[in-house]
Amino acid sequence: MKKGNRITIRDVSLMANTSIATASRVLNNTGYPVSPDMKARILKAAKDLGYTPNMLGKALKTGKSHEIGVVVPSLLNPYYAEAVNGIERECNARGYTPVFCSSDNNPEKELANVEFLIRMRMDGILLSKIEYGDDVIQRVSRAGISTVYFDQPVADENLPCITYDFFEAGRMASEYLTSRGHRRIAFFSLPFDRQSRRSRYEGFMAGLGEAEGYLYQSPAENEGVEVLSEFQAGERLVDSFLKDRNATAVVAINDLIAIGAMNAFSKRGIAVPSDISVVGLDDISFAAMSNPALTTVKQPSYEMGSAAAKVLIDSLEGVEEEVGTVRMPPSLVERDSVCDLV
Amino acid sequence: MKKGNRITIRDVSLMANTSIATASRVLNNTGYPVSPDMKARILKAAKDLGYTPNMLGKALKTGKSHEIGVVVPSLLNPYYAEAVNGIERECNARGYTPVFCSSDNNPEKELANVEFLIRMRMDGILLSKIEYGDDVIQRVSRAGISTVYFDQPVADENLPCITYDFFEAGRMASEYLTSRGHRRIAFFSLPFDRQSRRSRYEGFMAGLGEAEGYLYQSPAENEGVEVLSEFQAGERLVDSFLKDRNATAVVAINDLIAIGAMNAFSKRGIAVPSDISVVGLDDISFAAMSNPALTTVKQPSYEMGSAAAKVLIDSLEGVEEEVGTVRMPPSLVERDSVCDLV
DNA sequence: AAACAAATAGAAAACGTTTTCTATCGTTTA
DNA sequence: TAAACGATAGAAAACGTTTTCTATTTGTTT
Repeated sequence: MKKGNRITIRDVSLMANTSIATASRVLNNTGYPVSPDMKARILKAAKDLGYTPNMLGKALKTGKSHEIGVVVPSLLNPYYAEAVNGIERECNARGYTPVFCSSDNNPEKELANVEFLIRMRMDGILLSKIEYGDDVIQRVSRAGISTVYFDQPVADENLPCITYDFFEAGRMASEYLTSRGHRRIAFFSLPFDRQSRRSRYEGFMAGLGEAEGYLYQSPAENEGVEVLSEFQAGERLVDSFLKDRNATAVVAINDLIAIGAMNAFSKRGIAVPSDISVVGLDDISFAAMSNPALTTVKQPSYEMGSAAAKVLIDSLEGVEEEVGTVRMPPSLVERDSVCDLV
Repeated sequence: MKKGNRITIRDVSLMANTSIATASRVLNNTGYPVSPDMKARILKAAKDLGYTPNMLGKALKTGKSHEIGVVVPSLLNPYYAEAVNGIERECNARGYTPVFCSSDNNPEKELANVEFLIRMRMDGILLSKIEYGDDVIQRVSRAGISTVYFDQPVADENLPCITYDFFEAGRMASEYLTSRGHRRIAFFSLPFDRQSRRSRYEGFMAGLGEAEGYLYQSPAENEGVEVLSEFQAGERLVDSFLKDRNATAVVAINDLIAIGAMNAFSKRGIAVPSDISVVGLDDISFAAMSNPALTTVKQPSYEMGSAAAKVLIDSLEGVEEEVGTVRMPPSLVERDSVCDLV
């Protein structure tokens, strides 16, 4: 009830009739020798008083906060939500606490988030960069704070970065469709302002073989409820697509767009997959829940998140392994949104 | 590059050739009078050195960390993701940083999270309790830390709590269906281990009027990827439902279940809404993205989150208003998953 | 029996801040 | 012209920890 009159280690030492030093030693059970009697007294006092150590004091003294700052473009987007989940799991397992910030797909906010995390003296930072620019990278490097990048690749391949083989993912999508007999395939995209998107498109083109590829690209995203706006982008892309309609299948740059497109097709009386096939990219959990269930190229963001956290914590604990950029391989998940072209 | 040799306010004062005290005063621009010349020198020194204040020292001294701990059952569930988004927005706008923890629908983990947040000396806690028990409540009250509950109601109506009128939401759903001519309505539920679920069901029953209600309840949830498991619960409920099939419409206890059910119906050749109508509860953003788009009772969790954060911060800043439990009203969102029964 | 090592304990310095005292000025005020 | 005041500045005491020194014992080895 009463606020602020917290119990400190001093109170514990007083009650146990000993010094602060000894109390600290017992409470942190460092190996330092202390008589069993004294030990018992201190433990009892701590329990009786309901002592809770003040992590601020501890962190200030030791220089380790055991907190890890995490910046993602959005907490609403299931793709990042799953990555965040992986990060949280790994951090908790290793005794660290993640502090999540979302940059709202906004480079300035991203930088502000990073500044904040530095001020808070996070032990390390997990950063899902939006753009290819180097300002944020320079900032963290100047601050000398351990940082692991994830999701988007960074220019310097020596920086620790857990990302995907986006090119290969795009390639798998179009190759899969050609292997099912499709010869004219559309690509539904957002603007190419991210490396991942460019790579996916390049991969898509590479996987076409002798098939024809058509690019449909939505204009710059409006800020706002991101998930919905991507979904709606998928719907709008369907409209431009239907003007010419010179493809039998579409690959969408992510699952949200794919699901939006499927719904728009269905609303306009075009059946998926019998009239048109759709392949997504990502395999967010909602891909399995769409109607029809979405065939997609899996890039498991949960695993990416936990891998990034693992690399960072390893480096914090001195297990330094000089990872550099690692690209996780994609895999194809067949569901019900593609049909064979005979 | 080099680690750990951080610039402190002491370095700034040394370079500006003044005392720490004065440096602190101008850096925090408190009103304290200081000569313009000196001020300029200090500011310049800070900039030249790239000084970044250590929030740990500051927090330790002032007793305010400006951090708010947040506990939710899951960060993956869009319902909570949206609430978290509202919390983050409000906190940022007011100069606070939220620290998110997920309890994984596990009471022990929930308590552990709370213990952790207390140790970290959060200024306040935002808590979305899972169960009706009082242990966590006692813990925070003993620690004397300002806490605002949200989502699930708490027993003591005097505690600040931002929740919904779950009963009314359930009532609106069934009343809406009866108003469209439905006379036999099923309720697809998860176990009644949360107040919100019980209330929704009670409201559902109350809104039936002279219509008939049928309860289908899924067994205890398995832990795991929560979102998927709820979706699958929706699918399984469809199977038990189809054994008797004595209703023309179903109300689902949440949108995830509703979407799972719609997909399962559709897979089994039963068309929504022409063969069966479905109404959800929550209005998560995916409700607008289902196929067909889900008619549902909106309980905007984004607003709930930001309201809870607002109440907490107000109380931290001494604007205390003695809120107690506030129940936000639901509203009906008509989309395409219900059809009139003539 | 002397010497040394280990066990046990506390005092005090440090971590990076903020803030309360003092202290020194010029300038007013009476 | 003395007293009082506002402006300006710094020393030093906190905040709650951990950890390095010392300082005692006690036990063990020669």
